[in-house]
Amino acid sequence: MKPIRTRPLDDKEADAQLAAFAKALGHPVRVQILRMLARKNAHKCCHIVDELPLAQSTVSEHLRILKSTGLVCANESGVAYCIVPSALKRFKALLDAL
Amino acid sequence: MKPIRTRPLDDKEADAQLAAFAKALGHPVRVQILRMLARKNAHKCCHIVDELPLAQSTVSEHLRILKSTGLVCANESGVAYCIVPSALKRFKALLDAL
DNA sequence: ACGTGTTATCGTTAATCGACGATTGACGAT
DNA sequence: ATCGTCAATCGTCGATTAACGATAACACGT
Repeated sequence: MKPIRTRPLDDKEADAQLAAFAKALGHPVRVQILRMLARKNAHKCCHIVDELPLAQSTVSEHLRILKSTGLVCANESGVAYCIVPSALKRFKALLDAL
Repeated sequence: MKPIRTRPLDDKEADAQLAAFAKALGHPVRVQILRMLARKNAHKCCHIVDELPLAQSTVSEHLRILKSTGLVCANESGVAYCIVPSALKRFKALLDAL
């Protein structure tokens, strides 16, 4: 019989989630990419590459990191990147809870 | 004579600030430390060490990182660590702006 | 001044990150 | 079918991070 949980997540899980989100955003280029997507959703990767002074493979890696946290995903047709609003919202909520 | 700034920060600066804050929070232990301070301000370092399964020098290093971003500071008497509410507020504002 | 408890710093080590070029894979158009 | 274009993955390199123990610095009470 487990004790009733009064909060949705214990602190340890919340800490890990928040840290994972924060880590993903802990690089100026990834912030910039997220900002681009916030302004206009569904950027193609090549468009993002054009905007940044980085090699395509490097941008792709940053996108992979953002994807791995769930903050960003490929859209339904698979050709463009989009923000995942629910993930961003959760990130904000976790930070606000501090 | 500095030029008048029409926006509080250009995106590049904001990106860098946000990334720096996020990077500092991008480790579960540092989130946990911040959470401890949020619950009860002015923890002594040794108290934080007691709560964590880490060596004192490691905790001190995490505190140094948090201090370096301005999220945390030593209080007036210098013996305890405190959250800097304005920095945390700024962090939240930068994230919300996304 | 001298111990004691507390915190910062140093040096080291293993692991992770960030960037790149090269290669591979996927997909439409010709 | 193969030719471009675009994106993902691989391998590598140097830089940075996270952790530790040891040691130094600092404060405070006796």
